[in-house]
This record gives sequence, structure tokens and C-alpha cells, in this order.
Amino acid sequence: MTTEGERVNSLMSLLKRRGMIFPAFSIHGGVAGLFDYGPVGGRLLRKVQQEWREHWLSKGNIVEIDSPTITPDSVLAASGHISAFNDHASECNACNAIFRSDHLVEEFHQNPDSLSGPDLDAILTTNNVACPSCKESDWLASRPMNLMFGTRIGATRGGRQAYMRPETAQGMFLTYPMIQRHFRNRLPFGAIQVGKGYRNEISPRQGMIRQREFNMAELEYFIDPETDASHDFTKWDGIEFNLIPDPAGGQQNETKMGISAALNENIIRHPTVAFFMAETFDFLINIGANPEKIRFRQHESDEMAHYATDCWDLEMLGSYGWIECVGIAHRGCYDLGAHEEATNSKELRAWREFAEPIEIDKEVAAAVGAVIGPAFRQQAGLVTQALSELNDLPSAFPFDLNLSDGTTVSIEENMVEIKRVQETIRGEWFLPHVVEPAFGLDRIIWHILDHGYEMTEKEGEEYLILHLTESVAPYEVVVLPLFEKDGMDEVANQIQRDLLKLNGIGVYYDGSKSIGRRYARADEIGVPWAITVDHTTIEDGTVTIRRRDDQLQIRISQDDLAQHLQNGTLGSLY
RNA sequence: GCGAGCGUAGUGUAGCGGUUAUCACCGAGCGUUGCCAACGCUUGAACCCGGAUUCAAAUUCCGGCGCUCGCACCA
Repeated sequence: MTTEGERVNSLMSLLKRRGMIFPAFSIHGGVAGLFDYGPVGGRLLRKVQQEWREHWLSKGNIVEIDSPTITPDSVLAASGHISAFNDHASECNACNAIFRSDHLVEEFHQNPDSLSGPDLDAILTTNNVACPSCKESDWLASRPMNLMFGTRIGATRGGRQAYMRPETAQGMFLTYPMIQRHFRNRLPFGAIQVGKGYRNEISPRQGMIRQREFNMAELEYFIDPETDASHDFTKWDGIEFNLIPDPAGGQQNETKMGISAALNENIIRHPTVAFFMAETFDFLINIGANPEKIRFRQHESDEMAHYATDCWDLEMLGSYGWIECVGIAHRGCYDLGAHEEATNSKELRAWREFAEPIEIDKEVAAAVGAVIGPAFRQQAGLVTQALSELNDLPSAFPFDLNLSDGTTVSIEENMVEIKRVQETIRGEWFLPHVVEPAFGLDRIIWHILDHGYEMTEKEGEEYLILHLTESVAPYEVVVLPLFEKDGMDEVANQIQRDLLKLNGIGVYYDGSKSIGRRYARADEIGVPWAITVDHTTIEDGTVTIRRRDDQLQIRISQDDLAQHLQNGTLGSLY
């Protein structure tokens, strides 16, 4: 019986020993929260990223973009990250406990998030706020703790403040105009980005679960909130999802439920959110996650960002317990709206054509600038505005006009020109809503390694196997000469060269040490197929194929091997 | 950030004032072997970093860095 802790250590040793994933910069002492993907892990990461890309790009209305990681501060100020990631911490002088300062002063201030350090300290002192831990009221000066890595753009003095992006999402929001143009302005559409994100964590823990630089993959899906968002869920008929709904919705506990049932009962509040939950589930199953170890947990109302209307975490069960690996959030129009407000850009909106165009045919009193100007001087602008907002035209002159500054002026006949305005309003500009599935790839990779990790025994010896699916296995196949003599090594080398010509197939050669040992090494990095070249190969060209998961071997010709490998149908031969 | 424990070959470890730093797996080479970590021979590889105490430090002390756990923070 191994404990979870032993299992984690055993897996981490394996990952390091076999060049998968290991702490970075270790010969310089190491840096917490930074990891290398090695010669084997690099392939794993790339394949997971590629599976993820294909999963979404194959929907047809989703494109991939790639944005800079260095981001000027104004972008992150608009998105809310600078205030959200610039919290202050206060330390209790009596017991050394640390708390977020804004949380401590919550009941004494409306918007503590906006306060400066000295303001926070003043509130702590004047209100004698007690330490939640030891009840004393003896606070050290608060310190800012910025979770973003800062940098400056420009090599000389001065320059512009910038940060390493804490998420990739801003790239999709800021390139929205180009994405919209690409799709000929037709919602819904989405954009994905795979790349690094950075958070200067106070104390990274739990191996590669919380890192300072990490691989993210995010999708922003833009929809018209007034268009019917229903999806076809028949694909998931019969699949039960593990759901933990927000207790505020009435449902208390974890339940198993079909995706459309959850939607019909309004547990999932939006069809597009439900759709992406189900698609995300499919993606994880495709790369080998265990469906029993996946659940969705709905954010409680007070946990949710204020602009979000529904938010679900996908959690995966592994040696660290249930860990959030994907967040699927309905973000409303918050992000596009925030950038619009910060920049006054008119490009972040979508056009919605009305079913029936609105015909306008009315008479208006247009201001005659040449008269209004000299007559009202500073107030001329207000007068012009008030005239344009006039709904009922005056029946006679002069008439009184109320201005927005509270004063009333008298309008003479020569000050206005009665005009007939005819126009057709065919639609309106609006801020699209966004559904955002955000994936932490390193966490997902950890969990598929964890789910696939088998510690077993073979003839009394510990035997380790990584059961990775072919879609993400770092190498699809290894070629092994039974012995490196009698021409078997030349044939094996030739087979490796031939198989490497196949698209997307990773092949390595191993001729070192006994055949059993080489099978064992391949099992440890999750190679699903081992090709062995033996004496029969020299005679008739056939090779044996060993399946990792049950170690069964069959013999086929080299041509068939190439065919089946390329088509991914080797399993059908068994 | 605080507190506790820990840091020895690629991995897992023994040693806890004086050893040529233990053992196993591991890796490389050669030989043998007709398919699942075989065997034999040869060989490779470590005391986290810096300072102090001492005739002598992997071992004791101090500082740093890192790891694990708890608290806090974070998702």
C-alpha cells in the first residue's frame, strides 16, 4: 500500500529520471515555481497543445492568434489586473500572521480595494482592527504584494511600465477587431491562444500545480446575448457529468447529471457555457484523463467576479486531491467594455441587424449656428443640444427651452430651421458577450500523468508504466533490435528512418542493454508500441509489435506496420 | 511571509566530528544470451551555496537558496 505522498514522489522521480519534467535551474540552486520540460516532456507538452488546438479549430468558427507576453500597464489597468493583483498585506506584530489588508478593513470602508497603503494602515489603527488569528491589534505597516512580474519597455532611462501577462486572454480581446473582420462580422466566433502566463506567486507549492511561469490555453468565444444560444447536446446523451452546483441554486451536493438536464433545470445557466463544459470534458477524455476523476464545480455567487453570470471550475482528482484545471466562465461584456471605456475605441462592438428596420420620419428644429452662437455665447452648445433632443416641436415662437444646466432660454423663430429628417436604422452596435474556457495545461498534464501512472510488480520487482494515450504519448513507437548483430541493428535503423517519414509519428531507437530492460524503459515514458527486429525479420521482413498496456505481441509486415501506424489502427490487429 | 522538518551520484538512500563517503537501482562500453529491468567484466557519477568553530566538518553553529508540511496567500 503506497500513500499518496509516496506516489507523488515516485512519479516525480520518474519524470525527472526520464527527462520529462523537472525543477528548472537546479544547478544554480533552483527557483521555486519554475520547471523544465525535458527531451521527453517537451514532446508531451507539444502534443497536448496540439490536441487542444485541433479540438477547437475543428469547430470551424474558431481561429488561433498569438500575442506578446510583455504587456503595457494600461492594458492591465483596463482589464482590472493591476488593482486585482496589487493587493496590500498586513502582518500582525504579535503573531506574525499575514492577511490581505483590504479584507481586514472591509467593514470600515466601502471600497477597500481602492485604498493606498497608508490609508489602509490608518483604518487598521483608528478602528483597532483585531487580528483574526490572535485577537491582538498590533499591525506592521502594510506592504504591496504585486503578483505580476513587472518590467520596463525601453532599454534606457524612462520607458514605459509593463508586466508579463498574467493570462493570455487580453490578447483575444485586443485583437477582437481583426478577428471580427476575419469572420465577416458574423457572430458567434472564437479565438484561441496557447502560451505562457506569469504570476509571481508568494509561495508556489504542490509541485507543478502552482507555478510562476506556466502554460495556458484560453478560448474566448464571442456571442450575441440576444440571439438564441441553443446547442445540439445529443452527442452527450447518456453521459453523466459530476456536478457540484452553487448551493444558492438549491442543489446542495455533488450530483451526476446529463448536460442537457443540468441546463433544463437551470443548474447550468447558459447553453453556451454548457456546450463548452461538455466539449472540455471530451477534450480531456481524448488525451487520456479518467472521466471518474473529473468534476465541475460551480462558483458560488460571492466567489464569482462581479461581472460573471455563471462560472464553473473543472477539477481533476489526483495525488493532491481535487485541483482546478479549467475555468469556464460567462464573462458578460466586461472585458470588451473595459477596454472600450479605457480607450474610447469604437472597434470592440458587433453589429446587430434589426429584424425590421426602424424607419424615422420626423420634423426637427435644427439650430442655426450663425444666430445661436452670437445670441447665447457659452451656452450655445447646450442650446444646440437641447434643441436636438426636443421631441415635440413648438407650435409657436418664441418658446422656452430648458437647458441641461437648469436654466431656461427663449428661442426665436430665426434661431431654428424646421427640417424633415428621414432615415432608416437597420441595426445597432453592441458589446458581444464572452464565454471563456481557460485551461492550465501544466495542471492537466500533471493529471494525465497521474491518472496514467501505474505502480505494479513484475517478478517481485517494482515495475512502472505510464499509460498515456497515443494522442499525447511523447513517442508513438520505439524500434528495438533484439541484438545489435547479424544485421538486426541495420534493419532496425532503417525501420526507424522509414517510420520517421510518416506524418506526426515520433520514433526512437534503443539498442542498449537487454530487450526486457528496453521494454521497461519504454513503458516508463508511456510509449504505446514497441517494434522488435529479430532473426525472422532478417528472413521475411516481418517485425513483432508489443502493446504497452498488456505486453501482447503480434507479428506483421513492415508495410502493414507503416499503414496502421499512420492511421492509428494498430490496436485493431489485436 | 511565519513556524517545523529536510537537502549526500541520474534516482532512492547509508553515514551524523577523523572512512578511499555505503548500498541498490541507473547510465556507458565489451562479452554471453532466440523477446520482457538476465548474467559476467570494465567503467561513469554525489556531500545545495557561503561563512564560522575545530588539528580535522557531509556530520556542529550562523546566513542564504531550495524542497515538504502547517498557517497565511493564491486558483
